Amino acid sequence: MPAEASRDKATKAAGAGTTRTSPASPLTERQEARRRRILHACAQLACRGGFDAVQMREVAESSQVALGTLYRYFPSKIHLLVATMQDQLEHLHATLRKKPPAGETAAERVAETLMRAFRALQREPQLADAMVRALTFADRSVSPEVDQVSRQTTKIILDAMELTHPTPDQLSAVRVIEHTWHSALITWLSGRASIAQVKVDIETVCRLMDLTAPTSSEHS
Amino acid sequence: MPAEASRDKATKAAGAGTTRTSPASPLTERQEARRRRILHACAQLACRGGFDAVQMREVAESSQVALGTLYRYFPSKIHLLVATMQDQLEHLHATLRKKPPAGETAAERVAETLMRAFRALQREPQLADAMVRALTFADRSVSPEVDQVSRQTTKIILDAMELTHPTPDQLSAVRVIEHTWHSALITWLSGRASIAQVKVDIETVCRLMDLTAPTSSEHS
DNA sequence: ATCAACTCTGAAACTTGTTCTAGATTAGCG
DNA sequence: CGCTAATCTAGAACAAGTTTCAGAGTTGAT
Repeated sequence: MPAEASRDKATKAAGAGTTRTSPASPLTERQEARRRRILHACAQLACRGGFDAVQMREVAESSQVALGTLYRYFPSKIHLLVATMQDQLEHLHATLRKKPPAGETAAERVAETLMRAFRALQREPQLADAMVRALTFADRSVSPEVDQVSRQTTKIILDAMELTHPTPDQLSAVRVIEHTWHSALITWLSGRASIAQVKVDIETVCRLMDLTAPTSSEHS
Repeated sequence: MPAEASRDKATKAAGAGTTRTSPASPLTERQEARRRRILHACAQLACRGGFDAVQMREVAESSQVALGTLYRYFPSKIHLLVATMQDQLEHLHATLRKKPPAGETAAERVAETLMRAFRALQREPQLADAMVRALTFADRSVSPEVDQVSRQTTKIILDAMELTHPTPDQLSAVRVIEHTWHSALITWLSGRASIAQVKVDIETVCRLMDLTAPTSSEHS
């Protein structure tokens, strides 16, 4: 029988991809340790030169793992960076749960939450660059992982709105907010928009979002 | 004195970048022809395999230009694809001018315009993939060109709104619409959202946009 | 017509992501 | 304990973007 984890390709997909949402792959301790070492090395390298500085050979060396092994855990550089983003998002969500936003309206709380996330990203702009670039550059082969990031983001926003049973219209509004958040982040990272501009965009979309409930009623 | 165009780096930046908005670089006929051949070859290759199929060596061969020359005209694959996008956007804008959207409200006209653009992209999804991926992956070295694309998009939306003197709030709304448009496109291209979903997102953001005028009045 | 300055070409070289291979190591089962 | 299947390692090899270089081709000025 197999040693350490198993299932050929499955190890990659499950082990590296779904973090802990679906523990389809009970990694060994050593494997879990390797995985962490890799993610840590990746984040560290990203904090320096951003996307370009995350070089697979360097990551492998920094995490004391053979190149082939690195590729077994994360089938591509994009997968690796997206996994890093999942990791960071979990940290963020945990932090936010401890100190929830204090605004009066849902719009205020969402804006506050996103601005808090934005400030976190500003602290390590190069890391942000690497993660966001990977996220938007990801092709279909990374869809499951990217989708997971998206769901996590949705969860964070819904938490801020204090909505347990969102209507379809509210979900649409959340989608628009996410779109704006992502795209605004990109314009900032590529130096085409200032921090202030991103703030305005976030506040604008959150303000507008408030007005969704009364608009349509085609469903239930 | 120099032969054919000139100015070292300037040829790249001006020749390849600013298309015709600022004719800082009066390319020779032969150079203009080369440039077109390159863009055409790029689009053709992109229509097949998308981003990955646009290989610089192939582009060079297809357009009967040496690899070094290709890089003189477009300093990177990303620059090349973004220039291709500029090209396509101009076509689109010209087409739209001939048949302006017919909706009653500004929101309807913007939604109609974006959906028309979306349908155009659906006709060549691989090309869309290549261009959009390049656009979002572009780093700071491509900012001027990406910014140009952004301005062109803004112009198209403002045209649809029939706004000649937009207020700051309206410009903010347009920014949010653009963000949503871009990001929704990406989710569609990466297979994480359906065409219908993109339609809903566009309509949602356009509907919300209508409500900007009465909301704030901190400026002017 | 000649010259200087620049551009284009063809080909090799370099970089970094990705794949492949052969052998050493590890994990769990009988 | 010893087996067996799987993993891990080291390193070569391959692919595509990018750079470099020497030489040939253009162009406009003198």
